[in-house]
Amino acid sequence: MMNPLVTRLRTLTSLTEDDLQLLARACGLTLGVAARTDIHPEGYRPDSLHILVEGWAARFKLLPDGRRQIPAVFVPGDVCDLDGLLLKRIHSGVCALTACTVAVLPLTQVRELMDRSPAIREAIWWLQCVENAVSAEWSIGLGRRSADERMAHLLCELLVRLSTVGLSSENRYPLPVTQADLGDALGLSTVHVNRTLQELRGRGLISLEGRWLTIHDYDAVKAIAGFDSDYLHIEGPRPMVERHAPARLGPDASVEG
Amino acid sequence: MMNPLVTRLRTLTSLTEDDLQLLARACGLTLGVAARTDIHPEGYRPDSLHILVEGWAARFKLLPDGRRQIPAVFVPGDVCDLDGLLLKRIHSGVCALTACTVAVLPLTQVRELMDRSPAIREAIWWLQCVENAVSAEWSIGLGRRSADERMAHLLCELLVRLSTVGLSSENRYPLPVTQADLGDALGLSTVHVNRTLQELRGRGLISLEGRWLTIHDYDAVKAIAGFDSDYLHIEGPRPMVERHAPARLGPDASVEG
DNA sequence: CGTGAGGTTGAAATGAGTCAACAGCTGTGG
DNA sequence: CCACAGCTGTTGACTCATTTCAACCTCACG
Repeated sequence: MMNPLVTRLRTLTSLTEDDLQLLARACGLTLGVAARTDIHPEGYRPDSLHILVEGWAARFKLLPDGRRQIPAVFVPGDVCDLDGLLLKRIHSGVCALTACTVAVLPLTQVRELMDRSPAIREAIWWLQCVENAVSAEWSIGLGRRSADERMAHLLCELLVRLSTVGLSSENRYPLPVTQADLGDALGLSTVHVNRTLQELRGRGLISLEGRWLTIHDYDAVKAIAGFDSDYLHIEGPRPMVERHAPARLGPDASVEG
Repeated sequence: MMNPLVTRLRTLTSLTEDDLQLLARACGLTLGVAARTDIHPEGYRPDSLHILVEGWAARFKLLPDGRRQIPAVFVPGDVCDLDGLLLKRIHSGVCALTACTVAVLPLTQVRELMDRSPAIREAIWWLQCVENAVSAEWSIGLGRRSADERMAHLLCELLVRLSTVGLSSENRYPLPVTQADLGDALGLSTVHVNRTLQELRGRGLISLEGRWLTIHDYDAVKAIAGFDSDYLHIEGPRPMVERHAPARLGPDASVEG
């Protein structure tokens, strides 16, 4: 059973095996978090990074009257509070949507890792760039897409993201969140989420049984959403640091493209 | 006439004068961009960073049918394409809302700067964290706030951001954008932007003459918006790199907590 | 003096929210 | 083993914020 962040970085970046092992070891210390509890509250002064190993979580913001918005959802392999490295305070909370396992990395340790390996530093930075790009895509959803389009788009995004960490296959994945959670992510009311899902089910495009989602007609759903996975940057970052030449292998026996 | 990015970093970070000068010199080469033209298009393969020195710009995303969303606006002192450092491709465009002057820093030069000074590297990273935080705040606006609240919030945010680069005083600043632009940032139709502004004007809270905005009753506008400037992180980043000890001060004369 | 961009207005249409009730399921404690 | 409580999902009727459409106005600019 591998750490999903390592899985993801192994595929997407050109971190060396050394780097990956360094990371994997750093994630050794994990913590169980009960569903519906905060991984950290709004206004948190970060002292560690939280890497989601199992379960789903979400960044959230609350308005005084109780309205809630979820500007980002996290699935295994995501870091919940990347900003914590540089910001004195994180003004959004992170809450566990399901029971979660998180790896807790004290900031001091993260800094050490980054100092030891510039490649790791940049992988972390890259993760943040990707989060940013996703966030921009969500903006256009919230600002300009209709309810159907938004929902379809989210379902497509989750399919792709879960695939990269091996948690989805055959256009099918667990969707262990409530319709209220979906509403808070999509900027819709719970009732409207319900009706939107029914609409998609009614058209035979998806089905949702026992909190497992199946996308029967991915092309159609993609078309509704106007979904194009490019913004998820599943092709990895641009090369930036010079890597130290790895232990001499056979003539150019590169293991992975 | 100073580079506004330098102004901002001087106030907010503890970059040394050397670092600031390094940066300022790097921004020497500037480029004029006409209003309503792209600083870079959607799907740009970045080769340089664009720092806004004068004028307003915006990140944008287009839907095939012409709907447009502006997930971020840039004012002098902002970097328009921070992600360009790590991403192979930037999927949102940046367009000049007014005539602009931008400093163009080739990526190679930026990397050089960051290698030479880890403090600069982290200042840049920090800027990105802040952009992220702003983006999360915009999400809650788009997803959960009413038109009035959104508008009020944006006007407050701009007041604070412009103040930090010395472009606003007395609750008054130039707002050189069209109502259509505002709509695309707020996820509203142009018509509704118009009515929302009228509402605020009618209540005597703001006025808008010749593209200058005055906020007559900042407290009231803040209250409508539920605005709290914390998310803009105008208190600067957390200390992270060890700075090279500055000229020896008194025993432990730490300047800042 | 014409032209076009940006702003303003009114009326009608509509997508999504709200409210309220109910159904189904799960876990819990008696 | 059952009864109950509470959360999640579902449904219908109604309301309302915001959009759309279309016209018109103003002003800067060539």
